[in-house]
Amino acid sequence: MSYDILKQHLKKHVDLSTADLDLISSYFKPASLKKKEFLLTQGSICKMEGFVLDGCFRVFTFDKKGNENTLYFATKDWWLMDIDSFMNQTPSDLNIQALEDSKVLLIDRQDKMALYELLPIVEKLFRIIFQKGLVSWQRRLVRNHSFTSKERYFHFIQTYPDISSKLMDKQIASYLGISHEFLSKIKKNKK
Amino acid sequence: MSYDILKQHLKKHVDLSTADLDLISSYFKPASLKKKEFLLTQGSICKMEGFVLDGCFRVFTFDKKGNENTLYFATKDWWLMDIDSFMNQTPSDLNIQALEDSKVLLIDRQDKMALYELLPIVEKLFRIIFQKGLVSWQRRLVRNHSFTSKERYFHFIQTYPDISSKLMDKQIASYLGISHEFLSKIKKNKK
DNA sequence: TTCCCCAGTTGAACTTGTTCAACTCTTTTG
DNA sequence: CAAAAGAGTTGAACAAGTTCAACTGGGGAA
Repeated sequence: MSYDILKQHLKKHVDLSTADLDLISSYFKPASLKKKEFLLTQGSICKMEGFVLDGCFRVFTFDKKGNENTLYFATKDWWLMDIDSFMNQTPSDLNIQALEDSKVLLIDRQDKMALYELLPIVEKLFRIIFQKGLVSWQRRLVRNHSFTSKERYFHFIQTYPDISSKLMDKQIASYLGISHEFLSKIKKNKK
Repeated sequence: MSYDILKQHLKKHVDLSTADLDLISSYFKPASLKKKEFLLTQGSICKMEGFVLDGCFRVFTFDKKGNENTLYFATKDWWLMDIDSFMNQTPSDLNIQALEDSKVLLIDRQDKMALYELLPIVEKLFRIIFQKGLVSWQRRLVRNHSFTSKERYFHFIQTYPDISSKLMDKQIASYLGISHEFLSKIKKNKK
């Protein structure tokens, strides 16, 4: 049953009863996306928060110069959303695109709010999820400042071997914040 | 009364009753730090979460090469902590230092946990605080990738004129992730 | 007050990373 | 299957940013 992946994920953060897990899960609806399909596009409002069951997504933004900037990749067990747009119903800065045929569980804003109201432990759950997320964004910033591009590249492929093997070098480069030509030269000089 | 600053801050995120605000505030103890004094040093365990009432702090880390890397500056209304170290009682990667004589409100881990238990709305409060924090870390990463150093510098001083005016250029450079010599050249060429 | 330390500036040489253009090799797509 | 589009590589010229060293000036401590 596909909801088991979600339930296992939630239990990692907070101790939840079976009844609670069932209730939370019941608010999420399964959906499938084909390769290259978008769950969210820049400028539109983020209506859904997603949890990846299978497949792979890229969360990215186009900057003023038209360059793509990848915030993160999401495979099984990762969340997908533009938090700001989802919570405040403002136009999103982000694009969320499936890199391969994928399965997700979705919850809309009203249901998420209802869930927060209905089950206070969900507040704790997401307090902890966001708290952990914040820590990893801080660490990523420090790495960006203190590592060279080469070090960042090898850190990435060593930390996420399963994700990086699915990706094109172009996509990895936009995650690392370097040009794909330069990534090609990094790979040539030390591999 | 110094607790008013905290109360006003909390009310911005969640609608709290006077009784709740009083109760939450009662868990925080005032403390003063002299210029250059540390609230936390790398390697030690973060025992206190802080809220700045007055003054200015720098949150930074030393990387392997011994370079300082500034995560953020905190003036009035900002939180101070190493979330990871505070929650999991693991050795901290961060240093938190007062840049001038400062006043803070502190809460220790046990009291924070007790507060979460006692008043479920505190979970919502910090869920929202962390959620907003996450959004700003994401935006900072995108700026780091899509802006040049010059653009990042002017964005910083325009966004935080009150903070940046208190800082030495060396500290701003370590926040931007560039050498202080190069910052000096940026300021010369376009001011 | 004096001394010294430290922040900031500047220049020169160097390293890192970008841009553009040409080429190859797969992968889609009609 | 053929054509076209996209992913990766390479080189050369360039731009961005670092490093090191020397110098300047101001502020704090004795």
